[in-house]
Amino acid sequence: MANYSTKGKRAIIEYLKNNPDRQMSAEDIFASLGENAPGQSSVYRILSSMTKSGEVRRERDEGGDGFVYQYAQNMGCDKHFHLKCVECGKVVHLHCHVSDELISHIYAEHGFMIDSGKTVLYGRCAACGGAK
Amino acid sequence: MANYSTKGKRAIIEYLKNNPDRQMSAEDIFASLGENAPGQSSVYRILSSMTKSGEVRRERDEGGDGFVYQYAQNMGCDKHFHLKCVECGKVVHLHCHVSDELISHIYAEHGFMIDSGKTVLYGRCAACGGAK
DNA sequence: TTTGAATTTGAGAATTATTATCATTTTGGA
DNA sequence: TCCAAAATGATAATAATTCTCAAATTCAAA
Repeated sequence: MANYSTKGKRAIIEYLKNNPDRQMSAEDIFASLGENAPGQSSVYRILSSMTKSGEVRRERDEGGDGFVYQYAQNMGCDKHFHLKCVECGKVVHLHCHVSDELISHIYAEHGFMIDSGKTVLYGRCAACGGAK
Repeated sequence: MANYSTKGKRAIIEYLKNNPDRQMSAEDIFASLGENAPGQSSVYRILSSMTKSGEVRRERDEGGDGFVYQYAQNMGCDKHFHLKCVECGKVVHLHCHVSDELISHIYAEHGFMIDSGKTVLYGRCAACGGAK
């Protein structure tokens, strides 16, 4: 039940921390860590327990075929939307008053309490030809 | 290459049309059609071709473990957000000027061109205790 | 309405991402 | 160092989806 510090966990956490604007699949992480990667089953197990503890976020990737992960500890990711570029995968943590206004409006006028943490806005970033 | 009209296709389309405010998995559809359902592999094949043609929309279901489908022909679903209740699954086609404002704002200030058709706002509907 | 070529179907095999199992190894406190 | 709890890794199991291909269906033309 405790949470032993192991080479595998440290490698995964460090890798996720170093890539805050990307969401990666378990396979991506396994491949990227190369020599330092724990076995595949450990990667899945570690990511799963970190997701439960809140240290990382896991979500379905629209367009991919599985889950993707990103570091989330103390980043307030449940409180803001994320923008994700469908082209390059770049993720932006959207701190934006206009989003907050939309959430309020939807609550008042459309009868939904939006859960920012479960919502991702997909689109194209400027570098990928989305915005001018 | 043509598109023959068959019992299975007609049954699936009719079922999706009759449930505009739900998104259903292939398994849901197969089970719900009962006697009239084509074989499982045909359900997947039919939904896949309808997705390609644009007659239905398919997306990953946050929280579920697969794809969900909804009827989309001539409904402009690529032009508006959808709200989905994580509790009961209800889907609302969000026609809302405040959303449009957010999209404009994100384009101008955050450098992303949002793709409404790929974006779903998750939350809880009033009936499920989301809004007052 | 019969014919036939193109298309679709259905049963089951194959694939892919993820989870479960369990013997072995590692961890960290006593 | 010793040891019990916990983590690992190899592999099996699961589940959703896709693929394969022979048999059945569709539909237009004769």
